Amino acid sequence: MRSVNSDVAYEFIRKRILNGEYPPGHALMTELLAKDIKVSRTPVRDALRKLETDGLVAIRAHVGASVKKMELQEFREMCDLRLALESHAAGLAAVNHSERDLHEIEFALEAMRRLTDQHCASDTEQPWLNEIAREDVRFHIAIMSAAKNDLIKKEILRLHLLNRVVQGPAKTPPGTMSKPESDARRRAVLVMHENIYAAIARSDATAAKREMEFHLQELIDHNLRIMARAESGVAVRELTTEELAYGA
Amino acid sequence: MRSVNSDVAYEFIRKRILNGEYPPGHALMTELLAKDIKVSRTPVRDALRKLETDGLVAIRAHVGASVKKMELQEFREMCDLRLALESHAAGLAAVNHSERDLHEIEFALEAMRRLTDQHCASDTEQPWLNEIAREDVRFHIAIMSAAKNDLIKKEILRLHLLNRVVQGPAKTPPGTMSKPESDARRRAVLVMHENIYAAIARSDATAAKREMEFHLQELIDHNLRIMARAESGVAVRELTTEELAYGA
DNA sequence: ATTGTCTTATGTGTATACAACAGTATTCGG
DNA sequence: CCGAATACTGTTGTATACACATAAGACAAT
Repeated sequence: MRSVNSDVAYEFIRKRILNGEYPPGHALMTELLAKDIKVSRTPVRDALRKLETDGLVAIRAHVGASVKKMELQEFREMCDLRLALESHAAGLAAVNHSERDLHEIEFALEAMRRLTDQHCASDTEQPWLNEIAREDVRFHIAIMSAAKNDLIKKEILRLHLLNRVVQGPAKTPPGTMSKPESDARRRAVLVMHENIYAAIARSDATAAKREMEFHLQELIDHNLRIMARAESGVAVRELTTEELAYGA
Repeated sequence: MRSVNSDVAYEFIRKRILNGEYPPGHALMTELLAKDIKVSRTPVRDALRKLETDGLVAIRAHVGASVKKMELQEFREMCDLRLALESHAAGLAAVNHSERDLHEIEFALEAMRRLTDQHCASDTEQPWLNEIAREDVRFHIAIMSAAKNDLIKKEILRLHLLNRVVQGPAKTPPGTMSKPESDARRRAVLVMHENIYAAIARSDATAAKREMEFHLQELIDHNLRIMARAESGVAVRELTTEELAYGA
């Protein structure tokens, strides 16, 4: 399959879910979507099926499709899955990386270092946050690519996106942390990234794995704390095209 | 979706792929399948899509579906993915297991021990092999269940099945190893299982993970050796219903 | 003989009409 | 006034007819 119309329907719906335009729980009715996309119901159904396997959509027979709403338990499991995969991949990256991969990782790290400095120096918070986040994912993706295992990489990218959707709405309500707190954490993240990079650069698989595990565990704990604190608050931001692509 | 007809089509095709009735590369034409299953093409297409996401079927636009044929490279990647997940799960099992889980694991281990003894004592090989294989997967599945992470469990079960399909046809051409060699390996596997069990029983996550990693690495190396040796040879066996279920 | 192009046929992708089901409102009996 | 059975509405699941892309085969030209 993977024909033109199925694809446009897929991209159409996917994009809106990732934007938060279709929030978790939102009903996705084939007829309505078909009218919006200007195709028939058939490719829409195909698209919904595919989105289901991406984990973005839940489908119940004779009831319909809706944007996936994740329970805390499932979120925990997903985090753990990501921890397992991404730390393993870090270990692989330490062994399998090429020079080019290493440069790519270093590049993302360097960009993040610069942005973090700018951010901590400045009083206002917002402007740099998105850019930091972008370099953050670039760093992680570069490592996945260096691991030279496309299956694992694909799976991790899937989980990254799922992560976005589930915590997109609950995204750090501004003012949850004080500026010094927030700055301290940013620097801590940077240090962890540097440790991971160092381990990979010296081809130390065990250390790379350990450092990545540590980093992600911290991240998960942080996220769970945030989620627990604020169960409400709806602040979504647009995703860049490159983030939406995820086939990079 | 997940309506009646889509499901019957899904099960129908899936079963035959897992049996080897539809060998890797075999073309799956919607019209033909629809006639066999006695439904229309629509649910057949749905089923094929789902099978594609299971990794059992490959679909190319305007060309059609066929049973997935795995390249060696991809097989390697899959093995590595399984290694990452299953060893992580073993670590989780060490921490999260209940008494009941432990009994279940021990039960499978004990059965395998008994069968291995019988097998090594006997001259003929065939009769016990299937039973040993069954208890082997029971052992592994019991550990996945004990890990208390359904997402990871589901993913691992998926990989197990994929494994079957890809190496089902290339399944150990009889007489590849001598009896003493084969017996020695069987005992070695048993020892590894016992080590894994022991580590889980004493809640030693690190050791459980390490032992599982070791076990799987050995298994992977063994399989790759077999696959390399015999690129031909078609010997398939029927799967039991419980193995086909995999939602256990 | 070989290569290139055209034709044709097979099977996919899409649209639409129809049937079946779930959830909800409504009516009837107590 | 309330509960349960029932009819209704809307949305899904299924079948089928049609449009279109791909691949294979025939034929001609070099």
